[in-house]
Amino acid sequence: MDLSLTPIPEQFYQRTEVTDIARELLGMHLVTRIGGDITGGKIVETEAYRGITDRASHAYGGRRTARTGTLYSHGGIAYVYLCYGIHHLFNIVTGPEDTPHAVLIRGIEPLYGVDLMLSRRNMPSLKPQISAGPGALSKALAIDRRHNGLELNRGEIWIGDAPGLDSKEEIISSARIGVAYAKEDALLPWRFSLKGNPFVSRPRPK
DNA sequence: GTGCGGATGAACT
DNA sequence: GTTCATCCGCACT
Repeated sequence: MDLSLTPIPEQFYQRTEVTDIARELLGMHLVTRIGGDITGGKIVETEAYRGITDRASHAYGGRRTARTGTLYSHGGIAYVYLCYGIHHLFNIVTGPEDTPHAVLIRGIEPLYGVDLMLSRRNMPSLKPQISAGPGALSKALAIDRRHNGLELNRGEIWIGDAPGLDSKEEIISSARIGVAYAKEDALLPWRFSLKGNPFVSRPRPK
């Protein structure tokens, strides 16, 4: 495994176009080092949440609470929150301070510490469900709410710049998942994924 | 203080 | 396709 990948500098996250950042994160490597244990993989699915104008965002309308305060920090820190009382969802805050944009990481292809990821997921063998979906990948990487507000690139959670996508890998955009409550914004094509990659999550069937 | 429901996953039928 | 797990954020009283 190649962990010599250069961590993405903070400036990458502090740009203002969160949709560009979400797209560009595809193919890069999300890695955690929790208690000395390294796990991680290639990002294959992301979603952009665009601050106060996006009905799907926790910061819609400028809402700022104990939970969403993290979103108003500068780009390059983790926003982790508990969803449905069970699942920890990992986002990266982007933009300058007071611009509450974020990218939700929704799927990774395991590359590092796969056996440990299997163990954390209670799975005997590698299947896409190990890390396809935001709650699943957080469990596989041992990310939880303790990491909310954590600065990336400090040795616990970081994203490494990868060689780039293979020429046959295609990026597609689609509507975000699970945001029906966002009304017209639910249809924005702000979900990005690598076409055909098995570690991309699937929308809930009707 | 109370009540509702969620950026989901997995086990059911 | 349906149901349930399981907790807290957040709006409202």
